[in-house]
Amino acid sequence: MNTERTKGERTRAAILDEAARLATVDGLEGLSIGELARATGMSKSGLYAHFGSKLDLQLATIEAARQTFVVEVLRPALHAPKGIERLLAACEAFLSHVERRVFPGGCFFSAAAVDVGTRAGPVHDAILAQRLDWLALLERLAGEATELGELESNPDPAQLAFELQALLVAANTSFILQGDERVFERALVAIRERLQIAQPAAS
Amino acid sequence: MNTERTKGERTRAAILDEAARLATVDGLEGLSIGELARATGMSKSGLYAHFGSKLDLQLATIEAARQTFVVEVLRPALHAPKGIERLLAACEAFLSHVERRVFPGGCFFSAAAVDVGTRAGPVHDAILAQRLDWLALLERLAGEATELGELESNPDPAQLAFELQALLVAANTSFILQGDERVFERALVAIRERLQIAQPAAS
DNA sequence: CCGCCAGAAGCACGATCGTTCTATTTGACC
DNA sequence: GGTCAAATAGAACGATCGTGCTTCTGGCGG
Repeated sequence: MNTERTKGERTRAAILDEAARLATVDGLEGLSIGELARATGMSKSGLYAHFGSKLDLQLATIEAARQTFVVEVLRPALHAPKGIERLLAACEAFLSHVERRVFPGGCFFSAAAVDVGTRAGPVHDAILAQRLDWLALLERLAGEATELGELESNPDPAQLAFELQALLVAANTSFILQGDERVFERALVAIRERLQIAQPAAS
Repeated sequence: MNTERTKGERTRAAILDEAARLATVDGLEGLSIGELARATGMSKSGLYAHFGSKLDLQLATIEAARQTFVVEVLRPALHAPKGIERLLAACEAFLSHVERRVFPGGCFFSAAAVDVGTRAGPVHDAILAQRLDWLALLERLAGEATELGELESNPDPAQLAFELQALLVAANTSFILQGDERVFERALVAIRERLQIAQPAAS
């Protein structure tokens, strides 16, 4: 399963995996070294030796979460054919990874965005960068669909990306807060209708 | 300004006001007694005497935030004429209270919903109840607009409320994270178009 | 088979956490 | 204005926080 080289790299990866999961429950700031040590069965100092500081741990955790997001959401979405299908596939893959509880507290970046939203610093910047990347991807997929003539250019891709992202995150929050999986269908209904409206008349 | 009776009630209200503001920055869980004491210029124990426990403080803070929300969002919205105008007014009032930074970290309940989303308990329940109340209000306003013939019944009011709420919270998050106030216009554009589409043909 | 060194543990530090107890100040009422 | 309760402060508690330093250990190269 683990193909890393040294033992240190393997345990480090395992720690970060657990850290990303815990961060969606306790928040990226609320995550503590002691709790993470308990969860991984290590000593505080043994764990801490892998990261020079808590800031370093947080940044590494964000990077680990990003890789998980790539595998669980981006990769599957990019298998769909280019155009409106791929855009829809990205939305479905996002909702799926929330429903499958890839992270126990739902979307890692949505959770992190809230509790680092107000404090400036490297962690804030890293989370913001990931968010912008994701929005840019949605925008790019929408733009591709427009170029293929599958979408009108009326709502510009950036506006469409904003609206889709809003629905995705709303479903995430509702699901985590209430545990009601019907919100996924509710979000998909809204997304499909939104895309249908934006399609050229000939359809 | 303060019309409460005893001095204790006045300081208690002032504490809760500050607590609600701080909670949007540090999170409802991350808010600490020491920090709150420093912010209010009181001693930890003097402050703590007003609340038997941190749980009690959190619940009281939620109630204080609810009252602020009523004054800053609900009250102004209900001044608009019943129907689609009032529904739109509610959305605008929400966005306005975020932009005016009534709470420094944006919508109190959006912030709280995320960091108590995963832990069961009284705090979780209280936040969830407020969220459901707000969604129910949007749904009621949408229903009233439908009854007045200003909206089709095609997207049922609950679905419409979900979509509007998604756009509102997305604007809140974007604004807090990036400080870009153009997201408010972006959200309003989406909301207006969403409502327009749902209007009967004769318009 | 041995020695070495990365990796993990143990322990301790100052600070802060929520909480409780006691002492002191303050404000309201007769 | 004096009295008594209410309001606030001070100090301390055990626990946990992030962070160092020192010690042990076990697996890999010679």
